[in-house]
Amino acid sequence: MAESAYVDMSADLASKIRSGEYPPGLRLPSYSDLEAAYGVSNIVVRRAIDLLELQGLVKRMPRKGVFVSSQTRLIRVSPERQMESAEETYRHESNGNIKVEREVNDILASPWLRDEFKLSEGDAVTHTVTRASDDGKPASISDTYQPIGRNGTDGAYWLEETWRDDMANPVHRAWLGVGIGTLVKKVHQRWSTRDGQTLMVSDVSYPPDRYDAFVFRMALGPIDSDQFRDPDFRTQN
Amino acid sequence: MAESAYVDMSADLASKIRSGEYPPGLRLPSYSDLEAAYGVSNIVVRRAIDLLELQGLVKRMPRKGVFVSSQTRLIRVSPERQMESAEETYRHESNGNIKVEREVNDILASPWLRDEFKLSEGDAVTHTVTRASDDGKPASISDTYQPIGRNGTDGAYWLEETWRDDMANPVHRAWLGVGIGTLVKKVHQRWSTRDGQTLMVSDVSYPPDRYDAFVFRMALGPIDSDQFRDPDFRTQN
DNA sequence: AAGTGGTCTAGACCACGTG
DNA sequence: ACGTGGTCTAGACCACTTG
Repeated sequence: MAESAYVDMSADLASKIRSGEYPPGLRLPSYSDLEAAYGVSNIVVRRAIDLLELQGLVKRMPRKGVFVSSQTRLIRVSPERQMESAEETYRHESNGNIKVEREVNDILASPWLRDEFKLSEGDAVTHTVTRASDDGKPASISDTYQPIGRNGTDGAYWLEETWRDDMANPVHRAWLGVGIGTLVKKVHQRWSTRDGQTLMVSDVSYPPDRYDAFVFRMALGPIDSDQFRDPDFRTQN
Repeated sequence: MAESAYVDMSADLASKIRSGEYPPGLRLPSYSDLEAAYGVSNIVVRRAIDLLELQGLVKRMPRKGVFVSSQTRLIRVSPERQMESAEETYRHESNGNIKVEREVNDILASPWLRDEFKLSEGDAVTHTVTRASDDGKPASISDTYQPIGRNGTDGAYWLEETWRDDMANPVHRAWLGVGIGTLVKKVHQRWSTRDGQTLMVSDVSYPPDRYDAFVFRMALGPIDSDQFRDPDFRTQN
C-alpha cells in the first residue's frame, strides 16, 4: 500500500464515478458496506468520502445516504477586461526572486483536446509546461495547450477562468511538493474567440497555502451615472 | 451543549486566535494537551483544527505542531472591467424564480467602517441587507455599507473582490439554513475611486453547495498583437 | 424495526523532529 | 528517548428516514 488507505479508497471510488460505473444520482454503498467491502474502519471510509465531497463528486444527505453528484455545475460568471501574465502577477505579489521555466513540446492531441480545439484524429498540439518558483519555493505549475502554430492568445476575445480545490496530477504534485491526498488550488483557463472557438487552454495548480483567498481587482474605468450604474442601488436616493 | 463538541472547540480556539491571545507563529498546545484541556477525544480535537485550518487560521506541521498563521494574506489579483448586478447574474445562472428583498437602515459606523470610509466617530452609514432566493431556496445574503448619501457605485474606478470559504455570521446562517460549523462561500467586495477612497463595501455569503467552482468570464475586447499580447507566449513563433 | 450518516470514545502504531 | 501529528481500529450512541 503506497498511499494511505483513505486516499487509495477515495481514488478508487472517484475512478468509478468518473468512469460512469457510479452514475450521477446513484446512492453509494452505505458506510457499513464500504467498511466491509474495503476491509477498513469507520474513519477511513469517512475520510475517503470527505475527499470526494471536497471535489464535488458526491453529496452527503444525512440519514439518507451519499449520492453521486450530477455533473452540471452552476458557475459564477463575471465579465472582465484586460489581464496580466503570470510573471507580472507574481512580481506584483511578491518581493522574492521569481523564477519561471518553460518546456515546450508538440504532442498528439488527446480526445479531450481534439474536442476542445475541433481537431481531427492525429493532429498535434503544442504543450507547454510552466513552472514558477518564488524564492526557491514552488509557486505554480501549469499545462498549456494550443493548436500548432497559434501564437498564444492572439485573437482571443473571451477568457474564462475556473478554479476549485482539487487533487493535482502526479507531475504537479511533484513540483509543488504535496502528497496525493492534498487538495491544491486549481485554475482552468480557456481563451476563445468571439464566436466560441477555443484558442488555448491552461491548467494551473497552486500550492494550497499560497493563496488563502482569490481576489479579482477590476478597473471599471471612468464611470458616471450614465455609463455605469449598479441597478441594485439605482433608486436609493 | 448546543453545538457539537468540535464546533464549540473550534470556535473557542478561533476566538483566542482572533483576540490575539494566540498570536501568529505560536504553537498551539499539542493534540494530547488539547484533549485533556477540553476533555474530549482524539477526533474532536482533529476536527476542530480541521475547521481552523480551512479558515486559514492555523497551519499544521507534521511532527512539529500546529501553528497560528500570520495574518498577512497573499492574494491573487487580476484586473477586470465591467460587471453585472446580482440579479442579472442569477437570472443568467438559473431558470428558476429569483426573488430579491432588501432592507435599508442607517446605522452608526463601527470602528471598522469608520476606518474603511475615513469617517469620524458618530458618523452614520447606510446598511443594506439583501436576501436572494432561487425557487424558494436561499441563494445569497449580503451586507452592504456605504456613507450616507452616496449612490451605490457612482464614481467607482476599482472593484476588488475577495472570496474564501468561511463561517457565516448568525444572520447569514439563518437565511442560508446552515449550521454553525458549515463553511459557506464568502465574497467581500470593495468599490473604490481611482485614488483609493472606498465608496462601498459588501459581504456576500452563498450556500456552500450553490457554486462548486467560481468562474470569471472576461471579455477581452478586440485584440490584436499590438494591443494585447501575453508576454509568456510572445516568442513562441 | 432496521438502516443511515453524524458524532464520539479510548485506545493503537507509525515516521519523523527535537532534546 | 520522547513527543509530535497522521493514520487507523473497534466499538458506541444519537436523530432521523424508510420499509
